[in-house]
Amino acid sequence: MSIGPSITRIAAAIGDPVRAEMLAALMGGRALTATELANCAGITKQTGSSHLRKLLDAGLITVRSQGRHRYFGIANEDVAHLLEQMIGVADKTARLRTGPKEPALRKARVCYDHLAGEIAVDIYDRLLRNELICFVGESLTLTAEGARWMARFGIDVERLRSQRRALCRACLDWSERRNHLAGALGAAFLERLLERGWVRRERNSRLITIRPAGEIGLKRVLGSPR
Amino acid sequence: MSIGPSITRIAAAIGDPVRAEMLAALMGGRALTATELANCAGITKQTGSSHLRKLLDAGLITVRSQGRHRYFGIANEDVAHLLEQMIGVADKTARLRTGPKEPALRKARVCYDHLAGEIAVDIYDRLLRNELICFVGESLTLTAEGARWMARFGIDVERLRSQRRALCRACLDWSERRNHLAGALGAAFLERLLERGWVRRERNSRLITIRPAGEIGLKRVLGSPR
DNA sequence: CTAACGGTTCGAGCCGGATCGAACCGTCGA
DNA sequence: TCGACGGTTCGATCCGGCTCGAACCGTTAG
Repeated sequence: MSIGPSITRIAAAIGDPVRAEMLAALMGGRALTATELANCAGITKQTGSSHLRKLLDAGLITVRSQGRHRYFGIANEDVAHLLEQMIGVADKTARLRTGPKEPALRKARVCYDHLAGEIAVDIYDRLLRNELICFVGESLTLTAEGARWMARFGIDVERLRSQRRALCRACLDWSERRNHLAGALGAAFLERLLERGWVRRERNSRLITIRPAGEIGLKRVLGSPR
Repeated sequence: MSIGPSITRIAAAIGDPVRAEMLAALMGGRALTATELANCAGITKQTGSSHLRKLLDAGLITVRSQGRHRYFGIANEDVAHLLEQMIGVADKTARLRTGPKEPALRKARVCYDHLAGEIAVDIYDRLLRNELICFVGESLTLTAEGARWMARFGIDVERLRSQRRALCRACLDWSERRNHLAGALGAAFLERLLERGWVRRERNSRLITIRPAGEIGLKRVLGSPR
């Protein structure tokens, strides 16, 4: 009758150092192969394979077989969000003893498939202030003006709407404790920033760096932050 | 450099059947003693004591000593929210193999210190529709009319405002996948519902049942749902 | 003061699961 | 066709941590 066992399944799956490391690597948004994941966790591929099976059983990741490779990735947005929340709680309770670390990650990072961190919160604020997105009741929606804006920015909004996935979602940022943009639009927005060369993702990491062109460009299309 | 270890700390602390059961019991919102928690997890108090220390070390729970008793409770709203999210993910991945369980919990339950479930989402919608709460930018706020309404309902809003805790917060309901009211106001609202005898909490459970007076009363003060 | 009770600490036992070597399967390239 | 490579399975080993009995400390009640 109790809900204890159900959360044990999930938490125990995450709560192993090796598996946590694998999930952290996958939070970078890139699909990785079994060997890559084993390497970045510092174990042999046999052991890695067993861990990956556990993560699959728990429903936390998915696989896509491609030739002789198997690409693993975070299962869905809910799992990604759960992991972000967990980092938030961990960070908050650890701060007391260790002190803040990784300020660069606070500035900008990938959260599964969209942008997170200080920059992401700033962008979200400006989208809201310019009435390109707004709350209708409790759900975040793209305004008509917002749709035109996104089209000018190079995003095919109609294609996104046809996906089963929600177009806009507000996602609580653990480092900023404020919302940023998620959902299909959030993912497309990040993709476009990368294509334009406004931001760059670091190799094998969740870290995102903003390039000068991005600083200038964002200011031009969205106005100054604050 | 990686964030793996930090989430391991948290997830491993939750990912033990006994500790998960304890946390689930504490999600009922009541502070419980070490022996009570040991009993509801089905272990001896020595073992329980060790588990409780681990949960304390992880920062997931807090203690308050009172005479020869020690009362344990969920550390804060973030932890409660994390656990709810985890239930949501667990539920979603398990549904495929087990099927939905506990429909009563979906109807109404306690989420740490405020109301959750179908009823809570309904109430939230009606508060929003009547413009008693609204989004200002991204943060949920109580309107002037809402403050008067709450006062009539028997809630001392000024006292709540003076707390360090946020007055209104939107909390994503795992069973409904829509928002409900959290924060100091959410807690006070539930308290008032209990005082009025509109709802009742089941002993040793997160379950909340709506009494006839509550059905009628809520309809009178907030209008019909939908 | 003493007994009862709530809670923690210590120590020993035990079990689950993480780990890796070795063998095996399937795909790709030559 | 054969060898190289990515990945999984099996089996043996080993270690961490969960568990409880026993002893101990502090508080409360009589």
